[in-house]
Amino acid sequence: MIELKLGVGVSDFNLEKAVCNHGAFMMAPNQWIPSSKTLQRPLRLSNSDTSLLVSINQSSSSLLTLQIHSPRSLPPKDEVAILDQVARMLRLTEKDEDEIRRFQNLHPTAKQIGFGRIFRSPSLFEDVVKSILMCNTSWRRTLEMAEKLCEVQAKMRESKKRKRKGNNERGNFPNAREVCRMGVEALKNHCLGYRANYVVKFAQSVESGRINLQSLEKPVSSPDAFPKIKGFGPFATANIFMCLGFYHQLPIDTETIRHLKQVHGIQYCTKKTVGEDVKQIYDTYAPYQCLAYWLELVQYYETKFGKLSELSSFDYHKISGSTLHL
DNA sequence: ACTCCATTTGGTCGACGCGA
DNA sequence: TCGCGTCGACCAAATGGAGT
Repeated sequence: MIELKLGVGVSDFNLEKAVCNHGAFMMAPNQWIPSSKTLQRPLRLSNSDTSLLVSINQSSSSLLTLQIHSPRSLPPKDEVAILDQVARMLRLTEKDEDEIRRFQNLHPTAKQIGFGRIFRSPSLFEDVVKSILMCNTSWRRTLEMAEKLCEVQAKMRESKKRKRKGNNERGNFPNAREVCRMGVEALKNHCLGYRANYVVKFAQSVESGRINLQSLEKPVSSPDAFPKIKGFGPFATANIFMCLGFYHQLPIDTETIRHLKQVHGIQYCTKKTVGEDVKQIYDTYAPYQCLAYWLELVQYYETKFGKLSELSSFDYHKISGSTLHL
């Protein structure tokens, strides 16, 4: 068990709000346990090869507790690695803190409900791959694909050390090296379909060093520094910008059009006009347009499905505005 | 009430044509 | 030659509609 003391600037931190505000928290291997308000998932040790299951709880307003499910205690460098991943997921950095405060000053509702900390993955690699999984498909299929990727990861590890029997270790989201080893063909057949090409190609350019994810994570990095990735159009790009803390560009998809029609009463909103419509509505909140948009989306989903943080994981696939199969 | 089969859905890619 | 917009292909599953 390790404790993570939140900085003095992070006075209003709420784990539940920091997690349950983006579809990402519903995607494998993340698991939110409503009854205990626990975030649980495997995280990687410093060698990035081994993963351990970690349960994250908030024990007080300024204290997080991480329970690491490991038979033995960890060396400091592994504890640091895990803390880094938790900090990334929950955006526990000075920069994020600063941005959230500035956005909330522009947006009274956000301030009131404590919105602005958009949940993300422990690594940029995972965020990029998940952005590809969100394209061109239903939310249900996106969830399935993430699940399958984690299953393949678990199987791969199992075959590696097959002498240990009955270890039903939960799979982690594969890293770049593991995706490369899985290969295009296996992933294609494993429900990624044509996306397998994009995912493997991206993993290869990360492994070869052509794309340096660490440098993109630096606070000084700008959106222009983001490399061209096959499979990444405007939607996925805006989505990953949001992960990186650039909120100026909305991830426009069919949900956006539905939202503008339904919530903003714009009757004639189409693929062609949506870009302009979005400017009209959200530029007031520049450079935090995404946050304003996301707040509205979450509020809409919650009026329809109830609090996301209390939802059963069996219902995650239902979350969508356009299809009404409740 | 059921089976089929065709159509639609989702975002991006690459090819294409247009006008400058 | 350039950038721009348009459009079919991609894949899998949900949906619609016609026929029993």
